[in-house]
Amino acid sequence: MPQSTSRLGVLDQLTGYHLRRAFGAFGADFHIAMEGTGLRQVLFAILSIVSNSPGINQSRVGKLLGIKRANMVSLINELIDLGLIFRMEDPRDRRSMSLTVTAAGTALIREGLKKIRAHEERMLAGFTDDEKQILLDLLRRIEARAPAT
Amino acid sequence: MPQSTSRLGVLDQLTGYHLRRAFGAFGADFHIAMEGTGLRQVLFAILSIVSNSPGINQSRVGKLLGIKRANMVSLINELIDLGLIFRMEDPRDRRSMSLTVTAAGTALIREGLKKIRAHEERMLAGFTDDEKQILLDLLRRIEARAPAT
DNA sequence: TATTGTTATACTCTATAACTATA
DNA sequence: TATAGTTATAGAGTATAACAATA
Repeated sequence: MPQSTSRLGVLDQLTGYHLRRAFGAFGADFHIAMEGTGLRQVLFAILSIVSNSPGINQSRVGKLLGIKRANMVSLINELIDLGLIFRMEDPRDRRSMSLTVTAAGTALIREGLKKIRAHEERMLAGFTDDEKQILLDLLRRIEARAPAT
Repeated sequence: MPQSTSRLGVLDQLTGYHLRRAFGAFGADFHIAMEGTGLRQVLFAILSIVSNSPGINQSRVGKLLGIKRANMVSLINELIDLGLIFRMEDPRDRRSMSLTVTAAGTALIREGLKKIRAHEERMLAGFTDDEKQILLDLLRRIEARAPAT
């Protein structure tokens, strides 16, 4: 197995290296795809979680997405400033802030999702449906090894 | 196909989302694995490229790794300060800085690689050799879509 | 003109520590 | 005590613009 075939040497056989590069490629194209919407990867993810579980609080969103409580604050503030979600005190537990997506938020999710699906098709052009599912499966199994947030 | 099975909703079917999470999981474990060596993912990658192509200049390393010229400067300075590489003017093109790994750098690559291999085995525990190769193959095909640096 | 290295700068992501208010 | 939200802060990754020296 000629590793000198690649100018990358040992790197070429490291999953972590290729994960980093593939993530970078996806991120760059995502950024271009979402231009004009004001959404970044994290913001869309949060918006989508809140939309899926109306009334959820910040900490739970953070746990689902692997984002620390402290870092959630400014992200939620951004989404509120953009008029995409609103936040109110949970009457049953006044420590919690209950989050809900606004109508504008719902509309932006729909629009964003369209752009994201096009972006994913672009990045996965040439992949069969089988390969796409296998990739998702393998990535999910790696995620399962992540430390709790 | 019940997407409501997952609290992640649409996210769960997005490759970009899982790529982000899997990358995060790998990165966190890499960080722990390399504690004490002073190496981060990028530093090891640069070191490894320079070791594989002695005399290479900063721009070429950056192009191989997808790192911008401007951001290479401080990274190379770090490696020099750590005594892992040295830099000298290329006599044939005095704009270029020729990079070479020191003996200490070579030793640290060897030590780091051992730790990285253990880290990868940990993250890919339960993966067959076939699955590991398939994952590498799929990731490489995604990388190929990255914009030039 | 184009390229290499460089400086300066800004934005984002991630992490930790410490505080408050509630439970 | 434990948890939710918050503030402050620091380190790291990534991006652009502009400049000097060299090709």
